Amino acid sequence: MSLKIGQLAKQADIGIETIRFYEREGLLPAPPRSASGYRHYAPDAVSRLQFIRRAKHLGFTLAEIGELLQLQDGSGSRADVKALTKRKLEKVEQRIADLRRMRKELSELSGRCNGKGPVGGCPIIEALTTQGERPLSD
Amino acid sequence: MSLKIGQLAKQADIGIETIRFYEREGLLPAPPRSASGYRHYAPDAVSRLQFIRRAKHLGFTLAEIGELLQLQDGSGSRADVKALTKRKLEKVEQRIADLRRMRKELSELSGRCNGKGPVGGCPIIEALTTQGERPLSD
DNA sequence: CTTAACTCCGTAGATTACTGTAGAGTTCAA
DNA sequence: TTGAACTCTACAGTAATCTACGGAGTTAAG
Repeated sequence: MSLKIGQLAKQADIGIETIRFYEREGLLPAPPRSASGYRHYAPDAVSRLQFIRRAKHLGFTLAEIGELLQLQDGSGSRADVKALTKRKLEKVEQRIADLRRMRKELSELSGRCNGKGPVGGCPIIEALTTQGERPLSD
Repeated sequence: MSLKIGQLAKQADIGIETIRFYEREGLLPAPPRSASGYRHYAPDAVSRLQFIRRAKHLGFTLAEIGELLQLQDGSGSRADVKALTKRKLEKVEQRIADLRRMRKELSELSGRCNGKGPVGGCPIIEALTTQGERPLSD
């Protein structure tokens, strides 16, 4: 029992083009082909696509997912997987910190502007125009 | 007193190519040219570039910065500026929420794996492979 | 005057993750 | 057998934000 690409796409709830794209990117092994060139997938290709989806949902990039899959495909240890996960966790935390800084500044600016009157003198615009001679780099 | 593009780039600490790019994108007004076609900037172009930098630092996209600059350039009210800021704040908060979910899941996974042994049976891989028959969409 | 440094333009490439198109061949059910 | 639906490849396009390159003209210092 094998799946043609359209059936796989339906079962994994993902576009056909995306499947071929993942194959080109090395995330999905190239499946055997019929005489006429049609791809024929084993049913477990569905799990692999779901793996990709779940990893994406956790914030992994396709490149990182590729690494995870490679590890899974034999070349890795559990420590490798854990290390990759921790590195991703750190990136996520960094990103959260950045966004928190933005949130703080945005909400301060927002609070400082009463929303009435012309743009001239608007504290938000003022702040962006003149303020913040940055001590550190961007 | 006017600046050539290289001087402006230096003063604003930004690449020459980026300045031309911003001009193409409509973020910087096209400056007057010398007879030979060189751009000549008024000194306040520096502030404008800094405005862009600060707004980027707050998380505004170039498109949004374009809107802010248009408002500043006359067409807007303070309410418009505040509305834009609040919308951005909401987007930032949404993004933080997403990242927090990722962080939670990643740290749970990370904690569940002791980092010893082969990939087979690794709780992280297991979770990605089999778990989480998602009730909601991605 | 020479020459290094600067500037011009238009276009292409990098990144990430797809999405779509054209044109041709294949499969399957009626 | 016909025709709809499916699949193939290769390539172009999208969004966002730059960054680089080639080839030619310009400016400024010595």
